[in-house]
Amino acid sequence: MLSRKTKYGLKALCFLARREGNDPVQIEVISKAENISQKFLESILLTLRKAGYLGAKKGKGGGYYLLDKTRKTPIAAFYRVLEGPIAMVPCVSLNFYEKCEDCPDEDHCSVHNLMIQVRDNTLSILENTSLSDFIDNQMT
Amino acid sequence: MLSRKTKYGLKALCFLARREGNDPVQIEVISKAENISQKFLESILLTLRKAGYLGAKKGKGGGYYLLDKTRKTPIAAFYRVLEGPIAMVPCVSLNFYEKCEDCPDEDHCSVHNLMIQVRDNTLSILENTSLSDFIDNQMT
DNA sequence: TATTATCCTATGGGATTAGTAGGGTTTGCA
DNA sequence: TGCAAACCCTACTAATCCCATAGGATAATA
Repeated sequence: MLSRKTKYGLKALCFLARREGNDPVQIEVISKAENISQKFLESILLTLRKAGYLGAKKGKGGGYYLLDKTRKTPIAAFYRVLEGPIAMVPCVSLNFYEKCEDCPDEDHCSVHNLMIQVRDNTLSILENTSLSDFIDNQMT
Repeated sequence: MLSRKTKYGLKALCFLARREGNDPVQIEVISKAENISQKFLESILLTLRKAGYLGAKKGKGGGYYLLDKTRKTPIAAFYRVLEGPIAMVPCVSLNFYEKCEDCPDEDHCSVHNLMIQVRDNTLSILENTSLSDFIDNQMT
């Protein structure tokens, strides 16, 4: 299940992407528009800034704004930063791989092989949907 | 991420499905073959029995065995019993639907619409892979 | 300098996970 | 009948994660 953190993060990115122009937007504005706890959102936006997807401006007239590349960034990237691995099992994760202790041979593990299929299908969506695609999505 | 419970449950089902015949198998045998804590596995198999996928025989020579229909049952069914919803967000779950408090309009929510796609893709795999298919899987 | 807004660390309650403990109950067999 | 094998069931716990809040530090603007 998607954590609230990820869900809120994606909603905030959406909110920024839907705006005309790219002026900084205060946390409070986003949190009220999207019904998100302000303090919690604060930490989420901070994470996204550190990951290089958002810029921030302090002081009066400050706030968060999208960086240029962010609109073209696939949802998969945000997902990995906010939620972690996309794979359902560490042994099929591309970016967070870990071997299972209980499993002597991955190639012959049914769970492993099925979860590779699930991962590839999910990835095909999350990697091929950019933030721009994502906001168009809302009208379909 | 898949819980150990689900992973162990699927492995145990696999183990039973790969056997010739359908004699009861003791928990201990499965737990040793698959490197699973015996007591934990015990509770998992109990869940699967109550859900109607396994039979059990008590006393000497007893153990767990597959019911007839179980080989034809899709992995999605086991998943729902062991792990819960397949959807990543309750608002796109078919079997465990819940409305989001923060979201005024699902149809115009980007997250909602994206997660429907992910759900449909995942479902297409989990619903179309039966336990029989699943064990063949290991050799591909 | 005063105000505004992000930055950052720490903390805490609640839920979930992955077991563990310790019996109880039923069955088969000698 | 009696014993041991094997499942049945409840309760508990340690660890971890999630969601959120608090409060001050820092930086930018006017």
